[in-house]
Amino acid sequence: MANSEVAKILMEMAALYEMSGVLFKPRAYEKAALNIEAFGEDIADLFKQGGKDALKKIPGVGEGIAMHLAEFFKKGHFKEYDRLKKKTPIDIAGLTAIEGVGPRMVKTLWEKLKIRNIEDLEKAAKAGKIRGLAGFGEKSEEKILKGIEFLKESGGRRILGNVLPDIRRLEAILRAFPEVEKLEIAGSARRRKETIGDIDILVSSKKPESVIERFLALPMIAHVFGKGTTKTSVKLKDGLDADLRVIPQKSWGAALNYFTGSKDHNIALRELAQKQGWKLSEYGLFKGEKMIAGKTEEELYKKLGLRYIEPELREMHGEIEAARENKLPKLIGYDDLKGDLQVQTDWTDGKDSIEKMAEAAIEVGLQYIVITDHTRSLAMTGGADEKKLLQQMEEIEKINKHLKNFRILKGAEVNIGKDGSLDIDDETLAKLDVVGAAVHSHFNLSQEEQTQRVIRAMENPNVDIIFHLTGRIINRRDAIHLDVEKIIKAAKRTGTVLEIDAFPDRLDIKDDYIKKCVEAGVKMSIDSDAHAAAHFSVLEYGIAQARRGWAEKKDIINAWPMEKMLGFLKK
DNA sequence: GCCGTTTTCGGCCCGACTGTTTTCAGTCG
Repeated sequence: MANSEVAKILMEMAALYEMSGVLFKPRAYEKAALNIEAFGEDIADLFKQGGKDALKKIPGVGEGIAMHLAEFFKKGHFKEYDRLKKKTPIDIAGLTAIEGVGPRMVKTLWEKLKIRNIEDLEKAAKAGKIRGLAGFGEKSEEKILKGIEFLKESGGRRILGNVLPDIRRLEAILRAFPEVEKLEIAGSARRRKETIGDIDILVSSKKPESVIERFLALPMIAHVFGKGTTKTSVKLKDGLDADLRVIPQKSWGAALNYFTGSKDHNIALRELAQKQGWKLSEYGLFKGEKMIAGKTEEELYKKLGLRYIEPELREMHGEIEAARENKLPKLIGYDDLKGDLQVQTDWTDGKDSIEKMAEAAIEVGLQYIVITDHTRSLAMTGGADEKKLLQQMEEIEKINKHLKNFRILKGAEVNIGKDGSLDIDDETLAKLDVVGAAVHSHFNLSQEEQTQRVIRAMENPNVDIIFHLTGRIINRRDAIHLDVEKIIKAAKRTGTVLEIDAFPDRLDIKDDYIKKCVEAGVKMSIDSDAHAAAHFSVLEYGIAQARRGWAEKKDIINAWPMEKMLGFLKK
């Protein structure tokens, strides 16, 4: 039972309570659901080990919800949920996923028309039955049908690295509008989340209506959801939704803060303001009628008694407390990488030659790379055996002679077998500068077997780094089952580095594991996993991932000069 | 239902926009 499934059930309960007009419970259940979803450990395990009281250490989970969950883990279901579902046997998550449809509307639709799911709703809307309901009209009916249509074709959240280049192009177009004073892409894109649900664009201007008119005239706008004097909401032709908000320049900091989120982070800031008797909105921080901060984000945080919090940290993972106590990390910077420890070439499944990859690395400002082609058990990639690796080492030596101020290091991405054995002999591995090991098969072993397998690989004195530890591919393949606490302990004990694979659909390991590594003193690397010269650009997403995991330069070995990095690896 | 450098009881973020209304509830972020 994954955390996300538990979260889904609590979310559903929140909506069901909301429907019946219960006060405050919805927010409480929602909050608990979000915190459970973001919780680093498996909460079913947490319950197994520490019982109901252990569950209460999750923020937002108190006596009541812990009791329900305890019952749930013991019996597979729990009374309160059963009762709510029996009373209202509807697909509330599905229905409220439709843009513009919320719990109260669902309640009316259920009570008046016995609508249980999207199919019922679509039928009723097409039959013109909605418009007759009190509070509904023809337009509501159209909006519902449009919402259902969009829901059917939308692919859910998009991978940041796949859309950020397009977002930046859109950004450049808007920046050129004559009425635009300042512009920033806010929202989850600014926080550099792994995936984003929509684009939030913030603009300051003295002529908000002109900005909105000009924006809505762009050829990439597919549909306009809504349009006001300061805000418009649209669907772009590529399927992404975008919100544009225009505010006066004096509110810039408060608005940028508000539109960057996360929502929970904002709420926490507003509560801080409230405690001082102030009010915080996107227009500024106010003491009565008087604005006391909000022109810049820095000023806003300062007034609230906090250090400036980088967008990547605004997830309610302890950043408010850290900012208050001046204990925020000095995050690794986007220009801090000196090397890249995982690079594939045309010796296996990469597209470009060793030289070409080196040239591209020099181009983006790196000082060294490690060539890490696949090894023999990955036959489909033309994986190298010992002989081929030795040949490649010679080739690398030759190329190095022609390079100034740059080094190509010898490495491999060795395959970890089902039992944790490696497919290259130790003698050959010992000759390499950097050895990465990775799981590429047997994704379905038990947590116990999977954990043991990886730990055995870490115990090999030649293995320096575990590449893309969990093997997940975002939106496509789940992570393998691992006891991450045990893995981190083993990494510490054996001096093994854990990689942050920067490829946009991997971003493996994820941010809470990174934070655990930082806390445990386990070192990491940020690697492109480049399979072509153009791929070094993805390092940006790996750095973002590291920043979201609170990592500093000292935690990332390829942010160090080459000699220091090599000195840290196992001998 | 949760939570506490204002509280173990009494609070619980704030504002824009829409549609259907004659003043506002519902939804969204």
